[in-house]
Amino acid sequence: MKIVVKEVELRESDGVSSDLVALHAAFCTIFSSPVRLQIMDMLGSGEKSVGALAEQLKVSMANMSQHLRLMRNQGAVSFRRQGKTVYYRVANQKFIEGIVKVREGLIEELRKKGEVV
Amino acid sequence: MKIVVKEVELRESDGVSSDLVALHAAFCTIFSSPVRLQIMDMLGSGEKSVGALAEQLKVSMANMSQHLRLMRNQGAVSFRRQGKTVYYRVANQKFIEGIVKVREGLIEELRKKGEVV
DNA sequence: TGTATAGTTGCATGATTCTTTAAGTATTAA
DNA sequence: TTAATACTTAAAGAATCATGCAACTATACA
Repeated sequence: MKIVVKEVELRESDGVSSDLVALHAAFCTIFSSPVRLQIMDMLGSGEKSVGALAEQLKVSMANMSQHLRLMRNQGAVSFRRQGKTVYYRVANQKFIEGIVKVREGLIEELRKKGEVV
Repeated sequence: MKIVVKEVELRESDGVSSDLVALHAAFCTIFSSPVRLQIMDMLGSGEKSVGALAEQLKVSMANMSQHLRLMRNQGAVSFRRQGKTVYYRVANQKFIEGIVKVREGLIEELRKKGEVV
């Protein structure tokens, strides 16, 4: 059995755990875009349609769809279709908790440096 | 007062909070590299010298230094010099907690999909 | 069947990031 | 002051990522 994520190949036989780091890093590219970070924020409070996300974040539907595909591929979100509308949701609430923790740390550090946040 | 992070310019007057997202996203690029993720892991258990990090993670000293500079610039780590040796530490423990949360979520999801993790 | 709505995908191309190499700085000690 | 250790930095080419545009698919409904 073979899992391919980004250019990293994992084989069960060499213990996937050792490559969890590569998987985790690839996953975190999700968070390195303001749009995707805001998608996670929005989905944190419940599922949203592609159109609603695109409108709120002021990006084209096509662009939103590209971001969502990436997030889907990394397992950050899942979706369901209802009629013409596709609704996305976060795959695991811990992703949101992690994002929030990091943001809290960031705000603490900015305050220490005297920035208004 | 002006804070410049990546190409994003923040001015106190336009309310930094609204741009916290951009800052947060730029910060998260830290986590999108396996080497940097492992640096965070290693520093989670206490400060380490550049040489020790480079040796353990099997990268050149120069490359390690580049990674650390990035992390420094983003405020993820800080450092002190003692003699010839420079020791790095995480700037805020919440960064570690966030990383761990996300990893936990990831492991949960992989298990759900039947992957051995 | 035809049309509209909602979303996805492929492709080009411009921006960003990564890694290596070579040269530079800081500290210590002979 | 010279040499060695520990680290930093600059520059360049390769790899990766982002965005817009055009074309495509899926569903609903007239």
